[in-house]
Amino acid sequence: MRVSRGVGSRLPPVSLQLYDSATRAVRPFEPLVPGQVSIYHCGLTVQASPHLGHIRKEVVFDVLRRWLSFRGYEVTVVANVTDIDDKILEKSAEAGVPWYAHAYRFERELHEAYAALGCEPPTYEPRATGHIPEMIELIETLIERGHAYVAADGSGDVYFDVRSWPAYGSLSHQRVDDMEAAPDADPRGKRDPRDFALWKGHKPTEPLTASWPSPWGRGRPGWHIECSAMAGKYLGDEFDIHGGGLDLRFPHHENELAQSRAAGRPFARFWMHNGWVTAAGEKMSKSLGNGALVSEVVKRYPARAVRLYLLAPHYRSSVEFSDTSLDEATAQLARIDGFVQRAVKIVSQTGWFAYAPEVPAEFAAAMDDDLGTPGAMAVLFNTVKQGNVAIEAGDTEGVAAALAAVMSMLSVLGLISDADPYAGDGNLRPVVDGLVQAMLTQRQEARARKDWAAADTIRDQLSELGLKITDTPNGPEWALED
RNA sequence: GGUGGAGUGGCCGAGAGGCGAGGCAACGGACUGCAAAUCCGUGUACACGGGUUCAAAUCCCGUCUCCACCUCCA
Repeated sequence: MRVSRGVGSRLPPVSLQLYDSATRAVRPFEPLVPGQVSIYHCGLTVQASPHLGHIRKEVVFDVLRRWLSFRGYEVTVVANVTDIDDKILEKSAEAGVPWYAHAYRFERELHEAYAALGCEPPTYEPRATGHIPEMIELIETLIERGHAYVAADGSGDVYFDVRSWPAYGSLSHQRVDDMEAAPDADPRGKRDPRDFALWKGHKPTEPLTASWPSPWGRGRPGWHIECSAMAGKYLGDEFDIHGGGLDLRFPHHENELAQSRAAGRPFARFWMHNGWVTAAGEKMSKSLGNGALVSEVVKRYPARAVRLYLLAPHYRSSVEFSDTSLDEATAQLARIDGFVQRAVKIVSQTGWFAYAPEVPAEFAAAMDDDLGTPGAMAVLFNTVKQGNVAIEAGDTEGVAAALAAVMSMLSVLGLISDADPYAGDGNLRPVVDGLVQAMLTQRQEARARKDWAAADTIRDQLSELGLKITDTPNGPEWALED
C-alpha cells in the first residue's frame, strides 16, 4: 500500500503563508489560477558535481511541491538546466572535452543526486541551449522598448540598460547608486558598469558550436535571460512562485525581474530564497572548495537521513554541515523507522489497516506557516512517541492511528523509505526472513536452555551480516541496519 | 561604502512579551539472562551592558562577535 497524496484536502484553501523576499513579509499565498500552482526555481549550471548546498534547494522546493500537492493543488514545477556559460566553456577546455559533453556529464550527476535524495523530477526541465529563439525574441522586445542596446564596441554583445528601468534594485532592496562598482574594470561596451549582458557576441577563442545565429551576429545568451525566457514559455507571463538560493537574489533574480517586467511581463508573484548549507560557519561553495559532494555524503550516510538533516532547520536558516549533524539525523531516522516497522507488524496482524491520507492539524499549521518543517518534525516525533506508547499499552487502534499519521507526514516530507513495508512488492525479503527466522529459532532454543554463549554467538553472527536483532515481548525481531 | 541575516541548555535546532518545540547525547528508573529498542523521570538555555513592562530569549538603546550579498555561485 502506497501513501497517496493530493486526495484529501479538506482544509481552507488560503491557509498557506509564505515569506516573499520581494516584500520582505510573510503573506497569504493565493495562486493566480485557483487550484493550480506554478513554480519556477533556478536549476544548476552544470559545470561541476553537485554538493549539499545545491541539493538543499531541490529538497526545499520538493517539499513545497509535495505540501501543495497534498493540499490538493495541481502543481507545475519548472527548473532549468544552464548548459552553456563561461565556466562550462572554461572547464571543458581545460579538460579537453567538448563543452556539451562536460555539461551533460554533470547534468547526469545532478539527476542522480535528485533521485538519491528522493526529489521528484520537475514537470519540465528545459535546457538553456534549447531555448535560444525564445531568448532572442525577448531581447528584441527589450531593444524595441528601449531597455536594451547593442554594444557600441562591435563585440556583438547586447546589454540591459539598468538606468532605463527605475525599479531596478527593488527585489534585492538596493539602490543602483549604492552598488559597489564592479571590480571588473573593463566596461566593455557598457553604458553603465551595472548593465548586464543579455547576449554575448561570439569570441574567436570560443568553440563555434557554442554560438548561435542572432540579429546581432553569432553569439550565446547571457545567464539571466534564459530563466526569463523559459519561465515565460512554460508558465506564462505571470506565475506564482520563483525560487532559488539566497545568493541568486542578486544579481540573477534582480536581473530576471527587471528584464521580464521591462518586456511587459508581470512575472513572479512570490520570491522564495533558501539559506545556505555552511561548513565551519562558512557558505559551502564551489569557489571556496569546501563543498561536501552529494555523491560522497550519500556513501557515508543513508540518503533519507541526509534529506531529514536538510529539512530539520527552517529553509531560510542556514544548515551547518558536520558529521555530528548527520549522525544525529541518522539516529532520528532510526527512531522513526523503528516505530514504523513495529507498528506495521502489529497493524497488519490485527487487521487495523484503516488508512487515510490525513495529517495532524498541528503539522498542517506548521507547514502552512512558511513551510515550517522544524515544527512539522516536532509533530512527527510527538506522534511517533504516542505510537510507541500505544504499542506498550497494547492499544492497536491507537497504533494504527499513529502509523497512518506518521506515514502521511513522511510522505509530505519525502521521507518514505524505498524499503517501506507498505511498498513490499516481490523481492528477496521473504527468503531472507525465512533464513533469519531459522537462526533465530536456534537462538531461542539456546536461550531456553540458558546457553547464553550460544545465543549470543548467533546474534553476533547475524550482527556481522548487518542484521540487528531485538528481543521483544512478541519474540525476537530483525531489521537491516543502515 | 550600501544591504541583509545570525549569536538559545553538552550538541543540533525551533520559538519571537507570560505555559521549557523537537531531536541527539548524558544520567536515574521500568522492562530484559545480557544487549538493543521502548516507556517514565532528570536541565532552571537564550552573546554582553542598560532600559520599557506586573512580566523580556522575545520590545527599545548601546556594545561585541560571526556570516552573507553588492563579482560566477543553490
